[in-house]
Amino acid sequence: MPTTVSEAFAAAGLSPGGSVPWGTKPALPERGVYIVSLTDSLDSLQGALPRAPLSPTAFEQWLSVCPELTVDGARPPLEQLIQRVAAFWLPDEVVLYVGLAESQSLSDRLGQYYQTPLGKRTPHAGGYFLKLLSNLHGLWVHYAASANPTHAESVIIGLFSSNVSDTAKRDLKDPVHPFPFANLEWPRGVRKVHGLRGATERRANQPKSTTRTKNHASRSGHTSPSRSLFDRAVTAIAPQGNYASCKAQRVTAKNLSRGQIRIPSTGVSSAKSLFPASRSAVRVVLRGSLLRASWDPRIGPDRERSGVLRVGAILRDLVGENEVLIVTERIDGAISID
DNA sequence: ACAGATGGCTTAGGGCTCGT
DNA sequence: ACGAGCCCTAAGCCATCTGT
Repeated sequence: MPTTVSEAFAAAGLSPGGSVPWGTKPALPERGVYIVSLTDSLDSLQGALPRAPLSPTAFEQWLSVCPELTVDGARPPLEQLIQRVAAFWLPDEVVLYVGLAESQSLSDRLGQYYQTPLGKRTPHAGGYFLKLLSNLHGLWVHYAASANPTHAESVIIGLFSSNVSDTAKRDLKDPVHPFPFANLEWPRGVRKVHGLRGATERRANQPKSTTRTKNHASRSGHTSPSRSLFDRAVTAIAPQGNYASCKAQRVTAKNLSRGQIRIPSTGVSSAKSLFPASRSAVRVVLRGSLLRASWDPRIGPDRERSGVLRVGAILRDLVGENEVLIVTERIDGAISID
């Protein structure tokens, strides 16, 4: 069942603060969240469009300002690029993008969104799919003040994703991540598999990653802003009944910091055979919590490596350093890790 | 005050090196 | 040969800084 704007705000416990046409800054000096919609109505799903109203001219511009833009690793012809973006359109939804203003006013943040050209990283690189629409200037921006915009945004996208209809999901390029059309990431770090690379300009001075790695390690106690939502999403527990058990590799501090569990490929302790043969999203029950994880069997062109199961930052809450987890295939086919 | 530029945070993913 | 550890880059999104 598609989500209306008012349902989205209500889920986050917010009262709508107003609506403005795309390009108009709201007169609201507070922090909060905003929803870009096909309709000015808070309660209606009328305005939903069966196909994405994409602007070929915008795509041409995009290709010209992003010479390194590729689809699935290759420079695409115009038509292929348009088809790829269109494959993320949800025909029965009116909500196209959910954004937030955490440390500045909604007015300022929306101003940055409006003024960021396609292909530019700054000041607001997110949600750029919207700028490929031919009806961009017919869109509406609904906003609400919030004391905790990050949490509110997360709740709204979570609600939206869980409400996407099966028929809409069936036609999506990436049905595992049914976010609003222009939201490419939720929660932090989990992205739509759109196959686009080089969609925004490179940074002028990308810092060396040694510094980034050290910083990352020093932040190992960081709490992901999406954690609370993820916890709430983790509700269903798979039925009991075990089938086969194998050992995962020891969980190192590095593994914890990266939210990943390594699965050996060979030997008596091989648990890799319990997972899909190709890269995919999988559901696992980690210490009683049902999680959505990404699975990479790491079957390289030269040789096979340990598989990597990425569950995200929640791993640090559920598993300690140096633990050796037991991977079990339950009788119902679910994979549990304890 | 505003617009634009730069930086920070976080995760995904490819691939190299090292130890056993 | 294989498992394990790590380096490095890319990406998405928001915050902060800086110049006008």
